[in-house]
Amino acid sequence: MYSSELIKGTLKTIVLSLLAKRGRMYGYEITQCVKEETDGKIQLTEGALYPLLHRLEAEGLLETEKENIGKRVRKYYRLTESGNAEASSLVAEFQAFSKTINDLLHPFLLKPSYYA
Amino acid sequence: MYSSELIKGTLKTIVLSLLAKRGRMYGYEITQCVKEETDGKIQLTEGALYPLLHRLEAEGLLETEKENIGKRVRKYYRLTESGNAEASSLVAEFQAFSKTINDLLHPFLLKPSYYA
DNA sequence: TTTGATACATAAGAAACTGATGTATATTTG
DNA sequence: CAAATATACATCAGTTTCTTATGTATCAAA
Repeated sequence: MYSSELIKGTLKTIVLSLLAKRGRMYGYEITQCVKEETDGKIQLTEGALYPLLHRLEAEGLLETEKENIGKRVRKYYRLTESGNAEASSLVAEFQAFSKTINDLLHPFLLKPSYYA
Repeated sequence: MYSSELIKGTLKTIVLSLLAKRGRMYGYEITQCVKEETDGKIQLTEGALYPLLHRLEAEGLLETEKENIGKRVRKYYRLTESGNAEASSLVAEFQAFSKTINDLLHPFLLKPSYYA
């Protein structure tokens, strides 16, 4: 499990890029998907995720549609056009940032072969 | 310039690893060094840095010594033993995290050759 | 039927940063 | 030489965002 500080810094990037990848997801599904795909190393809490989804919707980056599942209502989110642009932008930023940090920490770095 | 959220998430990592690399630095020097080495893409603010240095010292990760430069007092920081361990640990965590995120965002990723 | 999973939401408190302000010395520049 | 800029520390009100807990409700499984 990674520190919450690291996760905080990329929470928006994770959520938006996941939606870009999968098209349409609901909140609970996002938490489960991230947990599974990272082998439990990243676990989003609902208290952090739901308010974020609401903020992103308010900012016009996400759209929602409700769907009835039995007697329950499930809320699906998908990217708007600007949400899609933002997702790409955040992913590119993370990659550049990651490289910058690695350069900065250079003497600490393990050999590139490690990442192969 | 990277988003403050990304920087926040790695601020401690940056500061501790820089001290591990250079042995001994004072606050202002850290801001300038990070700015130069990242071509201005990461600019630490003093309002974020000084309180962090104080916290890290209080946690026993850093030690200080004051030095008189003319009539001014300069405060040098260096890692304690546990600070050194923490630096290594945070760098390793960042690298693993970075890989995890890249895997998660996979369809967005540029080819590994990009990073060579 | 009770436990755990699914699925949403909110809110008090905590943590950390932003941006401003303050103090003071040193250097550079017009 | 006066003013502006750089060096160098520090603090703080306000903001943002997360943590942790709580709340509601349905559904499946034991």
